[in-house]
Amino acid sequence: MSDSGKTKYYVLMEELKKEIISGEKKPGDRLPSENQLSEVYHISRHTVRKALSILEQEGYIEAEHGRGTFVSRKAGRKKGSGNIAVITTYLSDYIFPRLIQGIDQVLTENGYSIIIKNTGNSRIKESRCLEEILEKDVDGLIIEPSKSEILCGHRGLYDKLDFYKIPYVFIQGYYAQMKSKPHIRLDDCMGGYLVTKYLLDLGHEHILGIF
Amino acid sequence: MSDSGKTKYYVLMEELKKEIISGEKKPGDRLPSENQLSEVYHISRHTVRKALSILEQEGYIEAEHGRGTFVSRKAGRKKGSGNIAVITTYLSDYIFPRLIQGIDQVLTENGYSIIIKNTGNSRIKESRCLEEILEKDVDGLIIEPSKSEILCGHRGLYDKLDFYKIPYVFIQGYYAQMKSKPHIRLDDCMGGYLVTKYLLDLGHEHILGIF
DNA sequence: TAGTGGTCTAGACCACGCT
DNA sequence: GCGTGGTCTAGACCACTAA
Repeated sequence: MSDSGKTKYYVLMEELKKEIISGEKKPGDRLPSENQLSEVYHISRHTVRKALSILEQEGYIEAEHGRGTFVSRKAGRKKGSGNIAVITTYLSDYIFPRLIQGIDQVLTENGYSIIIKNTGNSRIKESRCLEEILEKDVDGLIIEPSKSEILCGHRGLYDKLDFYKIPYVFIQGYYAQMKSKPHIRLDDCMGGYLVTKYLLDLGHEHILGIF
Repeated sequence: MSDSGKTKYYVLMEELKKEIISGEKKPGDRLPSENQLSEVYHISRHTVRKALSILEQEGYIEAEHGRGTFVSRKAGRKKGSGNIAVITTYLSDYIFPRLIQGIDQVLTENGYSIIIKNTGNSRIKESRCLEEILEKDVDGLIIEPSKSEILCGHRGLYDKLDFYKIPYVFIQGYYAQMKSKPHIRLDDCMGGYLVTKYLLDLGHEHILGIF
């Protein structure tokens, strides 16, 4: 029964973390109160608080004054860079500002940020963008192909995305060689919202589909 | 002499933080021991530790068992991420699309990328944006203050930018408390181009000026 | 009003680094 | 051996939430 070698708060912290990760305690569930934990584990309340403070710091739980301590609703999310790259042909023309607004909305809701690039509809610049993106670590990519409907001149870069398991979605067009990759046409803010939700699903579930 | 309204650990924490940011305590310097602090401030050692734990968590100090507590040396920062954050109030309205285009132009020329965020002109969202930015590592920040000309409600976050030596430039307004920080008004693509050049100069040469 | 988390005290013992 | 930070106890009072 001995938890040798470890500190008391560390033992309790790991026990609670295990319950959360295993699913025994689900997001939104309430933990026993600090007094209850101190009784059950035969440790002082201060030691309980030390254990809880670590879990709170790491994002597993959230304490609410007067209400209790709860399992965080976004627990278990692995941490990538938290950045999604968005590559369009132009930044300020047509519907792109609103498109980006829609994308930003759903990304912010999910704790991601946009890294924005534009190609000026030039395939050379698209290559450069993709190379930059591959150097930084991004969690996903939304790209409007430049001069679509034509051959993709840098297939190798997209292969690299596949290799690194970076999910990507085409918008407003696709390359003939890559019909099997997800792509979508959209024309407003809502479209940006939806395509981004889809991308995040890709990242979380690693399931591919075709529109 | 009363520091009314705040908790004791918070008062001590801010006092120490001020000394570090102002340069009174320099990186590598040793802080008074926990016992000394508890005597000088007439508070218990536990309360001192609470204050120190926050500073340690935020990266200002580092405690070494048996030796003492020291101001963090990490003012030097790591290699650049190549990302510059741009925080505006809105994404698709007014001149922002063209502004961003101008910013992107000079950043791309210099091998940087934009991470874009928007606040919806809400100071609460501005806080969240700044916290996110601080977690990722960005090399610089261009920010349009939300509800400018009013008091800055989260001065601490900007202090942190200073501490980590992340250069930032205000556009379209500034907080009254921070008149000495660089700011600029601009109204088009060219403005975005110029302000960004200026930011990069800040980052490269660490020279401050006032517009 | 009862229960919760947040702050704070005044102790204690331990593990570590130095000299 | 001495001072340092790290762990831990057994209390106390407060602020907040909900029944």
